[in-house]
Amino acid sequence: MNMTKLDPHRFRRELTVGEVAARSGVAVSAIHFYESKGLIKSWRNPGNQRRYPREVLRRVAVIKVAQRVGIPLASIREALMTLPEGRTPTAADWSKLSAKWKVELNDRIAKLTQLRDQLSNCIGCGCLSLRDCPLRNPWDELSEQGPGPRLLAPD
Amino acid sequence: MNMTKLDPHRFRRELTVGEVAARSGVAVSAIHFYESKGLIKSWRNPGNQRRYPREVLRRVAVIKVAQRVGIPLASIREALMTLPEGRTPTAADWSKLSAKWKVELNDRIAKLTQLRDQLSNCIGCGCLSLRDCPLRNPWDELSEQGPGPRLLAPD
DNA sequence: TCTTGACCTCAACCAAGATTGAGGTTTTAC
DNA sequence: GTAAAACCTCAATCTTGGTTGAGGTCAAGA
Repeated sequence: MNMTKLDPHRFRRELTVGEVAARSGVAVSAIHFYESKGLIKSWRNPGNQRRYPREVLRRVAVIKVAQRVGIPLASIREALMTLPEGRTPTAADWSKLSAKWKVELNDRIAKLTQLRDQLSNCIGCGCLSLRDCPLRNPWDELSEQGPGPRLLAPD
Repeated sequence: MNMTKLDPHRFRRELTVGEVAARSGVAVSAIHFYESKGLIKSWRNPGNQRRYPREVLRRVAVIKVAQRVGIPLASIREALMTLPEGRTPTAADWSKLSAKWKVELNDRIAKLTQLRDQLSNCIGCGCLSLRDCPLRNPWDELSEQGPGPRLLAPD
């Protein structure tokens, strides 16, 4: 009695798009969209329906995490393309991605922290109203002296 | 010899859209756009050209700062609408805005920091590959147990 | 005066990140 | 065996935050 092949209540290697959507918390349309953008891949069953490896759940989770960090899909795609083609990615493979994004996260945190501290100063000085307020300087009275609004958290 | 009225090299109370653009570091089209969205206001000269109070520079500076924090224009507009209508906003008026946004900034920083720390853990544990990885749990094996991807930095 | 640059309006377009709908097929469940 | 649920494709639409361009007016300086 081999039940593993078709019984949907047992572990199955492949997932339908709806299952991926349900388990990843992403809309089916978003899954299609990610696939159209090359972030994930599927094969088709005889009826032309998409089938995904379970690994796709990890990918989608990673996509969502990266998006929270503010990384655009195109960059996420780049990063995911560094994963191995033939084999299921290992812990070490995923680690590389995480490490890269951690750096970006740290950058972002640093910029926001800087911004917050400047905002604090401005609350103390009567925000944006005094000549030496760091949030105000580059754009108002002193605009002639600089190349533009580049003092704060430049991209 | 009263030169203060028309001499453009002297201090003038009102600014043209081009001056606002140059001094704020924002494109003329963006100024128009902000005005169309109700974030700033102008009056018209006899030739139908926009004229701005100098105060608009502060507004634009504030808009740009808030955007860096990640606040959408609609919310910035809401916040700016709390400023007094008739009079030029005081330091205290601006302080209130800053204080509000500082809270949002702190939230954002906290969320990103949490995310970073979880990412660090995942690097240690072989990111996203183990059952107890906080970045993986809610969306994969354990998806049946929760209401969705809400464990991490929920909005 | 007259030219040039700055300004006007309005509509179209762009990018990202999707969602929605139409029209049709496949799978699943009873 | 049949109906409902899930799936398919493709095009259109949406939101945010703008930019670009066409066609025309206004203002400042030589």
